[in-house]
Amino acid sequence: MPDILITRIHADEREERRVTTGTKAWELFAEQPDVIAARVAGQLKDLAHELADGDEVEAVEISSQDGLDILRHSTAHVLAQAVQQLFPEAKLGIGPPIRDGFYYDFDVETPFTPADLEKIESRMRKIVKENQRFSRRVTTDADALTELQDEPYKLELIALKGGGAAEDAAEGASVEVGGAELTIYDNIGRSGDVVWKDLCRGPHLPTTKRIPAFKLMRSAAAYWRGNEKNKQLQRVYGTAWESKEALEAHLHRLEEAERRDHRKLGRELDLFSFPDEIGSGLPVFHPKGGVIKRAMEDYVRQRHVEEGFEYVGTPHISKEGTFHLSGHLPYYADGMFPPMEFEGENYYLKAMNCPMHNLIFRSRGRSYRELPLRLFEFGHVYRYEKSGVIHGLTRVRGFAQDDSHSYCTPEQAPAEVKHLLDFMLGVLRDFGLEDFYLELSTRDESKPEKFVGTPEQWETATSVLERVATESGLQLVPDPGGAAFYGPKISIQAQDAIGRTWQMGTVQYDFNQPQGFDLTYTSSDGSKQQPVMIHAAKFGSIERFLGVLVEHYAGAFPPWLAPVQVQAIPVAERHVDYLYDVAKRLKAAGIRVEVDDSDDRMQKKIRNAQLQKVPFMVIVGDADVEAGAVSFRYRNGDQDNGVPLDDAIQRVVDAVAARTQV
RNA sequence: GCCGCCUUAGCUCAGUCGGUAGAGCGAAUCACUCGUAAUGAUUAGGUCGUCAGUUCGAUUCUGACAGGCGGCUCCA
Repeated sequence: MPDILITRIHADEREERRVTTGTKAWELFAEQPDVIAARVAGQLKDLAHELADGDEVEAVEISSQDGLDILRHSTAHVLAQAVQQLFPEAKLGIGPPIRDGFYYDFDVETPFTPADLEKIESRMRKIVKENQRFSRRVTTDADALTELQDEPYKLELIALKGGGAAEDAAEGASVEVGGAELTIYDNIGRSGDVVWKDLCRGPHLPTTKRIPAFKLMRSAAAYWRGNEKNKQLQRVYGTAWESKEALEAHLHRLEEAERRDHRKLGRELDLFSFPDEIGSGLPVFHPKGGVIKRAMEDYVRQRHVEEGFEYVGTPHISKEGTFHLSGHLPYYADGMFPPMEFEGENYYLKAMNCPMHNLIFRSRGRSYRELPLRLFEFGHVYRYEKSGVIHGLTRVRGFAQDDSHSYCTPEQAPAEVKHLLDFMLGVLRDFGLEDFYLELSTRDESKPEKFVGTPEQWETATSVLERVATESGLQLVPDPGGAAFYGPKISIQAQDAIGRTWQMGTVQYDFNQPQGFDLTYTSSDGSKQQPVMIHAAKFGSIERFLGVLVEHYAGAFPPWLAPVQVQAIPVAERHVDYLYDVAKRLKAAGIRVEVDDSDDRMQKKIRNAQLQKVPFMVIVGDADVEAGAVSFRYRNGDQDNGVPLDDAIQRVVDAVAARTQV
């Protein structure tokens, strides 16, 4: 039998080997059970893939990102098999891996109940135990159409692939039909029979027993191919990991996220609420939440002024003409509350602040010498959000943007965009967020009716944003079709303390509204010119950012943001007067301090302050009074006893001024 | 908006296979004054989300609506 020469790559080791023709990838990694697939010539392949002369064969370990994707995809197949065994009438949608797990969509008469999920999961465990082999088989469109005639959604995918539209078929659909050739994976049971099969690009684990740990999470409806005009399928979500420990760790992370949920902490810390009487998605801030909100606003207002912005104020409603000029009514009416009619006019709640700022710009003649003119306010906007999307403070119907509009010449625009981006990142860093990436949202070429302006205008605007975003050195992710109707945007995605990303501020380039409002300035040669305007919200929305900060800090805010910075706790009743004197001095230094003079025991007062996540507990007993000192207790339980009063006050004041965490 | 689930005291939850409800925490009052995460006792607090229907009788069953939760779609 003739030999072939291949290169085996595992971890960082490369090794040339001469093997016999017909050797399969698994034979190179037979001693490494963690290797579940191979990358051959850059392509992921099953371990059953037959090697060719000259192939470079790289091990794919189950714990690598590719390995996890394969594991999760294979687990999705097991899910689908279990569902079809238990519900033979279920038709298959798609079943791709996703971040931390997988899903599979099914068309079934009645939605799955939690009890169904338990049954499905135990059937899956049975399939895993059966150690079925995943076996790849190349087929043709014609054969597949016959073989899968009972699977209407698969037929649709094959047809779409024929049209070259596999990538457009649906997010995740490429795992089914994305390959160069059409393949079906057979699941082969112990007896050698095909027990189940699915249209699939692969690759897969060698066998079902190689699934170390999985769990079904929930079921929910999802539109077929992500389009709300299509039928809703039942989607089952699951997660799968390279080990039981990794699965446990994942479930633990979910618990941690739940513990940090700003809706829960907002209630527990008495920060805000959503009274039904007011309406869905309309928060009220309680005194303690109000303190945080004010601290955020005061700081960001000060920073705007330092960066050359001028603070303005505008009303919440306007006659409809304003929103015709801005393009909101023709292009954004669905996002606005319906009008209220009086005195023969329609008034709308504003969904954006830009039209108002444009009117300030237009209130008198403007000179090129004034540009860039930067108008800024905390503008309260109201948007009609569909009932199903409201979510705590991160998705509401009424919110304040720290919104600015920079009016500048087209030549000034790139520098202004850069200025705004740097400013924004600086502000977010001041609030303790460190990891960012950018998203560039552009217009959807196929839906010109949703966007104003000419392709050339969009081209110019997009290239300015793209250039500045690229120069920032941050990762830039494209978001085709995500632009506002009036122009493209860069949005900042920030990662919080446990690695979740949130969309924060945006910078948007707008050539449309200056035209709609007929904004002009007089240039140095005396001619009238049209400015461009750059929209920027740094937090995005104050409400959302506050919600994100609650989760980022798990409610344990740094002192400068904490609603109560110092909780003063007497050891016994006789120490209360001394503490009131201490509190008086702290208040004089601008510190938010409360004295707990309730009849609770001291231990209970400490517990309460701990649960309220107050950064400094100042505890005073006989020894402290005698020494003219106080004792600190921190949230982590650390103590610092007998600190002289002046030093103690300075310590608190310094931590607030430096905006550090304690 | 669509699909599923949920809604009992301020909060977290138990309970009633249809006969108008209970705990812990919280609140108020009283006693206790204590050195680093819960002192004890007493009291108050609910038209069981809203409105209809079925029933002798509905918090419980049915429907509609509102609000919430998990997704989808959409977004700051």
